[in-house]
Amino acid sequence: MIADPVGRSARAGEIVAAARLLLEREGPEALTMRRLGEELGIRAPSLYKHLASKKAVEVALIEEAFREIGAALHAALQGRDNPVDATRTLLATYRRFSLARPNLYRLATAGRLPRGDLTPGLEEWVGEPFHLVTGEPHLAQALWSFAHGMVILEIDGRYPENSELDQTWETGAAAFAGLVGARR
Amino acid sequence: MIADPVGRSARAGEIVAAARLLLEREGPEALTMRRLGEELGIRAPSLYKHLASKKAVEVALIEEAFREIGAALHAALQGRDNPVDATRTLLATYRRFSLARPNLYRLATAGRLPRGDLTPGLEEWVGEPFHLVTGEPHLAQALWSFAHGMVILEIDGRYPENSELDQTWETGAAAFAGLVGARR
DNA sequence: CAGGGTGGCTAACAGCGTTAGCCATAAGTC
DNA sequence: GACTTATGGCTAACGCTGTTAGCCACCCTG
Repeated sequence: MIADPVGRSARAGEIVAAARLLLEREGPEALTMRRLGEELGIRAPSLYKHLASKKAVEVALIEEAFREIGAALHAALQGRDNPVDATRTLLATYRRFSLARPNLYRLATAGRLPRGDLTPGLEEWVGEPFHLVTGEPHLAQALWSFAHGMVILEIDGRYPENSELDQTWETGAAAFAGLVGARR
Repeated sequence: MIADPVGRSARAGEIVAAARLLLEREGPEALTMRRLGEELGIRAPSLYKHLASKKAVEVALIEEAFREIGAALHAALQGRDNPVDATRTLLATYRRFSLARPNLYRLATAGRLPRGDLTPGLEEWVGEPFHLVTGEPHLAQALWSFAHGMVILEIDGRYPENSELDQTWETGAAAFAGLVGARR
């Protein structure tokens, strides 16, 4: 498990919570310091008494996103030892949780990541279920890449409107399940 | 094939070319209107005599990116009728061409796309090779999602440093090649 | 009751995309 | 050849962004 205490004040926690609401409700371009202050009945410069920068707010949100998705993935694998079933469950959970917080997911995964700012080991912990399911690092990485590609393209509205994404997920799952099953 | 004449003036073409250089050389945050003007020995407002907005510049760049990658993918499939070989070739070409222009690729594929602003049919044409190779729309979409996921995560530096991405690509290719081969 | 930290505030700066309005030069027309 | 118009520069400025400086009121502690 990944330790939680992030060492920020209670007020900072409120700010991050408000930021999350704002981000999910109105999208990334609404997440400005002035707008965020407004949401809390405060002026933008006052935010800097609690958080060092806008980037710090974003990093906190990214942490939240990773913790939640990681927890969901780990939980989804509980008691599933058939690797093919586990693969399908893992993909379904990944899709559902990502699409439930699209703006947060995009923030967490798009663009270059400030690696040093994140809790060490957090990313690896999120990726762990893929390794548990596949039992092999390259297959795990390929499976995660597929899942991320599917999610981010769906979030960004990149598929044609008449796409049957359920079946695309199913096809991808089948492709990987073939290898996952073959390994055991 | 996709028609080329975009109906912009010669000067506009120079601006877009300069924008591309600037983007690839110094990254997305360097692509500002003032910086772009500077590059051409001109003030930022003058750019608006040739292009309607910064977004128009970006759309022009996205068009370029799609045309080039699409042409590369189509060319790569010439004379390849073994679907498994074709799949590997397609993935290799996709990877190579995307990583050769990482900032352009990210601009073209990240975030919500101004669909209406792009040449109609362009996106479909870029995706065509995936359909040619797989012979099935869902498999094509899954394969493209895998390729995009791999590329964008590599561009954004999201893989652990010690990752053996060649092998990850190979593993993904094998997963899909299994289905591609089985269909014929 | 004094001192210091906490958490607000206003004013301001630099940089962003963009618009308005001015002007010199080039091109086309009578 | 003169007149007109279109082209493509320019400066100034607006409203937005993240952020800093400096001020001040409150509250907790000694």
